[in-house]
Amino acid sequence: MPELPEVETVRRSLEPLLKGKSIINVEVNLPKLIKIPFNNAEVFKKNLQGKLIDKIERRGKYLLFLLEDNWILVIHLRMTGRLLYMNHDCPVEKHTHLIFYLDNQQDLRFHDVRQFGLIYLVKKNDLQEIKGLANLGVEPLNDDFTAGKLIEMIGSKKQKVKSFLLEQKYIAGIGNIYADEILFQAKIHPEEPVNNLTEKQINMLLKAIKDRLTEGIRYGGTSIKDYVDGLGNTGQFQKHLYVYGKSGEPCLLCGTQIERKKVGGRNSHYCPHCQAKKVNT
DNA sequence: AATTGTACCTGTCAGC
DNA sequence: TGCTGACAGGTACAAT
Repeated sequence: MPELPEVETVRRSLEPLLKGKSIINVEVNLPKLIKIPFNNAEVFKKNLQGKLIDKIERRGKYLLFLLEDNWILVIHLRMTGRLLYMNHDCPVEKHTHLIFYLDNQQDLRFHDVRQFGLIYLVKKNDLQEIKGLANLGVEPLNDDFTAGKLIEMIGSKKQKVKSFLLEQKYIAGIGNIYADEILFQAKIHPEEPVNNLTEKQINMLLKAIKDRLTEGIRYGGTSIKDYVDGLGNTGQFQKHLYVYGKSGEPCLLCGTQIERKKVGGRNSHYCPHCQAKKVNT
């Protein structure tokens, strides 16, 4: 579910509410979600008790809660994870797997229907133990993500551009929805081999990555099924999608029917006219 | 090294 | 009305 814009929206919604608050206790209903300390709810709880929350950061699709004493709580929402800030008296919904009790009568609750979420509690010096986080590639909205950097990353790789965009070790934070929207804006077919892109196409791709992710954040993320921010509010970017989930509908630019096809195991939505495959030259 | 398949879960929806 | 199977915003790991 949540890709970079959704995770960033959650971060922005939670940070002002959590900054300066302390975690007085933790309820763990599904210990297997805790990857570090592995499946160990007791150690997890003990190390969180009484810790002040200094700051919330985001890296790719990971949220990092910087705590007192160099502890960092790292959460990945995967497909259906939600982090919700609410009054301690609110009824606990089904699929609520962790509850962080705060010192202001409020809770931060981790809710996850599919139980794919990943939770880690590490000291700052041990952050690299979280492999998925340590291996993340460039942060796409940072200024150091340039056309030169993108060309360098592509190198002689000949995988499909859609698959390339989804690899977190190259660019951190793009998922299936934004990958399709990015390729539509860049007018590139999802199956185009990435090393076959012209310099002009790479520049279009770079701009599309930055544009679509920025717009996604501006509209508070894409709420199709499950996604909500830290206050339970839906995003609005689903109203601004051009291709994702629109197979059979006319392209908003040319009227051609949007197609859907599996690319690298993931459904991909694209306009066969606007995103025509290059002819071999 | 690069790529593909499978596993992890529950809920929803289309088709019968 | 069920029932069944396919599918879902992601990634870790195994197999090739």
